[in-house]
Amino acid sequence: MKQKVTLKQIAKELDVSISTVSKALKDSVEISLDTRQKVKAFAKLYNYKPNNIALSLKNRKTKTIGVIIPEIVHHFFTTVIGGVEKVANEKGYNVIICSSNNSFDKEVINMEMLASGSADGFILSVAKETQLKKDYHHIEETMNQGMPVVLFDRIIDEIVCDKVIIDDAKGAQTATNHLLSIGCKKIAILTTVDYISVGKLRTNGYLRALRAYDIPEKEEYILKIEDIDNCESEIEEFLKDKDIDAIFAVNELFAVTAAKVLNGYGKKIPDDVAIIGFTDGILSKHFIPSLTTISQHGEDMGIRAAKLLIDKLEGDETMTEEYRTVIIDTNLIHRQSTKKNKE
Amino acid sequence: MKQKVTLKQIAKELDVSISTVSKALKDSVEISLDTRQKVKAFAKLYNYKPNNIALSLKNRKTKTIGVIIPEIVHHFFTTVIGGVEKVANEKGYNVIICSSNNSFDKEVINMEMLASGSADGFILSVAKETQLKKDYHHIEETMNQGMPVVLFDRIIDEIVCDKVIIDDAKGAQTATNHLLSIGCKKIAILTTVDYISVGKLRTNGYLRALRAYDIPEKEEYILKIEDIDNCESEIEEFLKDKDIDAIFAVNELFAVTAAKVLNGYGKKIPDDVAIIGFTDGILSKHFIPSLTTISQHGEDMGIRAAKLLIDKLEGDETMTEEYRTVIIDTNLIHRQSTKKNKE
DNA sequence: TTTCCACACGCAAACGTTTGCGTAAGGTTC
DNA sequence: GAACCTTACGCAAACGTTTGCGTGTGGAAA
Repeated sequence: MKQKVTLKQIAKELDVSISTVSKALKDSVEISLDTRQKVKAFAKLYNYKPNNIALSLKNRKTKTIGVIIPEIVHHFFTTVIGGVEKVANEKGYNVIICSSNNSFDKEVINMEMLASGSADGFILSVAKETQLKKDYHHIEETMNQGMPVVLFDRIIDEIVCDKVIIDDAKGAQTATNHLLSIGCKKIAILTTVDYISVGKLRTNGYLRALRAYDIPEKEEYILKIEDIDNCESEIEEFLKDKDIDAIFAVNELFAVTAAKVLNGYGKKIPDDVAIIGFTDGILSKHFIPSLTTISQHGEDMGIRAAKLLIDKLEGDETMTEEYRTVIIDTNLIHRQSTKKNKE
Repeated sequence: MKQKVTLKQIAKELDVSISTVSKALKDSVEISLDTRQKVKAFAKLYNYKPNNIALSLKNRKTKTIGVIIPEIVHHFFTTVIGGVEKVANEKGYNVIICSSNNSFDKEVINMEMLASGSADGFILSVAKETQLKKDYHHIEETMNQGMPVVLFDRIIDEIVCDKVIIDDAKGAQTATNHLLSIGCKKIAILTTVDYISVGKLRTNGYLRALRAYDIPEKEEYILKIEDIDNCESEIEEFLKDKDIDAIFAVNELFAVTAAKVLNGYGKKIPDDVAIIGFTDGILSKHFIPSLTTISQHGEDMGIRAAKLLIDKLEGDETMTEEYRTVIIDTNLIHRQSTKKNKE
């Protein structure tokens, strides 16, 4: 078992100094051609690779981006990560992914862990618990220590930093408008409780669209779901005997769950009830009927977030104080779940 | 902007030596109680956190597990990661996730990158391209350098190391048996090309089940798909006018695609054709009809893999030469897509 | 007063790099 | 033969830790 070979070992073997080896590998003119070749041949033979840890320590940077997301088993977040990886790899950065599991404590721990030497900056979507607690000290401390942070999707208005979001309200409005435009009048919304920033925004967009069409908002058309993973019974209850002709769901799961419940109640989609979702994930694409939805372009978000972060990481000090908020376009993806026959 | 505070700065501020600070923080009896308290108070005030990089360099270990998977936007792999994270966090390890994107080159690059100081060991599912190329030098080199590797799911028989797999053949056999047991006779299989290890194994299991029932295997019932992401046209072609009463699909996507195609052909599921899938993902759960499937227990795989790796990492030298292969149980999840009326 | 022993602390090496600067050996110039 | 310049290399510091060992100071014992 040959252990990792270091400069020191090469130096000893070749009977030169460590610095000579280091310089030779870098093709420094300080070193004679002869020695350079000898060293390089030897290094290649023993498959020498500089130790990243030592380099990080020396350079005071790790060339690593820390990504913290609320859930790892989640299609949207993984598409974002895909985008981050793309840019990061192009620019020679490594990516460390940690999941907070929607726990505030785990978010703090992960952040502190990565902040103490493992990453140069962060791309972060905050945990549900963090949004509830409104405790952002860990993020602020990280930024105070000079590490840039880019927030995405579930952002925090109070924190001043780069952000990448979609216009959730506008997307929701577009969705609702689409339902209105195909003739729906009694539109229900399945959304999350208000402390989830994106949920609240989407609710607002829904309300805005109704107002623009002069349709009064009805309390009974709005369901705010707390426990996302066990939404079925709530939705079942809510939809029972309800006189509606369309549903706007703020995520995929709510949309397909509603579809299933309606199926059970003998309603046809889209003829009896049209459904529109949010997030263009696997479910929307493959469900029958396929679901019209608002695409969030997760990969683009990741790309933009990574670019913002790397800009800040590599920019000079002057631009450090300039923060940007990038708003990614959403767009409506027409599918079967809103194709009314009367169309 | 207060920069990260180091031992050196604390030492200077308090006018003691670095080692005194270090020892004081560790509550060493060498240091007077008075000094200890002073140092600790100061450290707390300035939120001192030891620099992981420096620690890694000193200890020659990073307390980090490298996970390399073929795709990040993939439900099964993310569940495995979930399991890894669970164990890793419990045992004080960090997790770095990289995706090879099914590219051999990216797998090699990621591995070398992490191997040169960033991780102590690997949990790996190899890229499609790697399986095709049969070039495993990067894995072998990593192991030669003393870094343990645990392979999971898409493993490589030729490499001797810890492994975590499911019994793919047995799972496939169970699936096929189930179809047979509900009275199906003309069972098609949608599988991958043979160089994908798990695909081949599942195909074998299917054949074994048929043989056990004395049903001759028919070439025309077998579809080996190369391009997974564009399987629809192939499946459509394959299923056209085919006289079958059941389909075994080796993954979710094939299963739902087949279901959609059959829908288009006016066939009812499960009455005309029963369908069984592999992997218990989001699609299977939420599709209508919900899909009977073989659960792979991704999270368990992750948990076991992480345990194997950490055992090796923390075990003494003697056990280093002992390799285990853990086989995770699969189980059949009954859902609607195989509920024949005649049952 | 001398000797000895705790006590409380600092020194220095080590982990693996990089790099500015110092310097010995050899050659060139006058 | 002296002065100087190249060439080719080594030294040492630095990044932030940990830790075995050496040591100065003070007090107590003799």
